[in-house]
Amino acid sequence: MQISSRFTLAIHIFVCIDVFGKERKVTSTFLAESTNVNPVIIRNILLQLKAAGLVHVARGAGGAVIARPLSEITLLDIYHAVECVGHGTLFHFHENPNAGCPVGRNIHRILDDKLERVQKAMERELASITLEDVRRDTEKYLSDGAVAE
Amino acid sequence: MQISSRFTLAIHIFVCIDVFGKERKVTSTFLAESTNVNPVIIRNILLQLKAAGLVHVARGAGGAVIARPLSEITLLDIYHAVECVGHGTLFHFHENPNAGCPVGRNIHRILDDKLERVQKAMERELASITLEDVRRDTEKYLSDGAVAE
DNA sequence: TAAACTTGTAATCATTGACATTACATCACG
DNA sequence: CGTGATGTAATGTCAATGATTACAAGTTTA
Repeated sequence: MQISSRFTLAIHIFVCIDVFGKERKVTSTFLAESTNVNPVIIRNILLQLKAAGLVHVARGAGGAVIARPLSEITLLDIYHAVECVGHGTLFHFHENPNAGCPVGRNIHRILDDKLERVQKAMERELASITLEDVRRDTEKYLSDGAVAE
Repeated sequence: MQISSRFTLAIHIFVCIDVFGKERKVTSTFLAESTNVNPVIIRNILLQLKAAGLVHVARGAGGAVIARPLSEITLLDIYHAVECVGHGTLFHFHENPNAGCPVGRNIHRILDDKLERVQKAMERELASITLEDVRRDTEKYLSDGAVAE
């Protein structure tokens, strides 16, 4: 199973706000066009990012703005804001191992720390990448694109 | 979204084969009881582990055995064997970003390397844990369990 | 103030994948 | 040959994703 596209969508949203936010109002409709997903999906993601304190979204007035300096928002922040993952665990454990079997009774004790190590490794890498890193590459590719066109 | 329980199930299977394989024949029915999942699910996972060369399963005769020394099977081997993840990517990207938008046109170039870094970090950690590590902890907890009971 | 636009949110639907379950053909072995 | 095991297909259920429609409520502007 894969991690939901809400995560890449959320990053896409930040890039759009950063790139277009100075020229125009960045609305859910505009973001829906850039990402090619339904505006309601965008609004729900914006709500989650708002709840996490990563963006400001004004009702009525419209338009989303980024709430903190890009260097202070990591991909892990976004991941946590957007992933409504059950129990916060990356790995889905089979629910009812047989307590009557010595292995079934102990499998959680045996595996939990190892699964957590893996999850932490992933989260550490996510935390090491900031939106400032993303912005740098955005600039690079957008200027290339402008030349090419 | 979480990673399928097929992964933890597969590890559970290896632990069972290791613990019980000397005393009895480890069949899909036996494994189904220890894990508390349907025997057909177990058989399908065994088929994938077999295809990856990690276990031997005999048709008719029955019973599964581990094909390599425990120290030569990593959690990454098992993960790869069992995860039928689409395209081999951990993160699901929104499918059709708008090529008419400078951001939509470049979002893959901007993000792909970062997502890959994260996935690689996770895979590196999976690769650092072997079934020998799992066996060590299994012994520890199983003997504790025996005393406790 | 009225019209136009936007967000917040509920309700519904289609699709997909996980996992369960039944059934049965095939094979090995006592 | 009968018993028990695997290989595999077919079906069903359930949960999550994402699409879509609809509309109330708020802001801005003409």
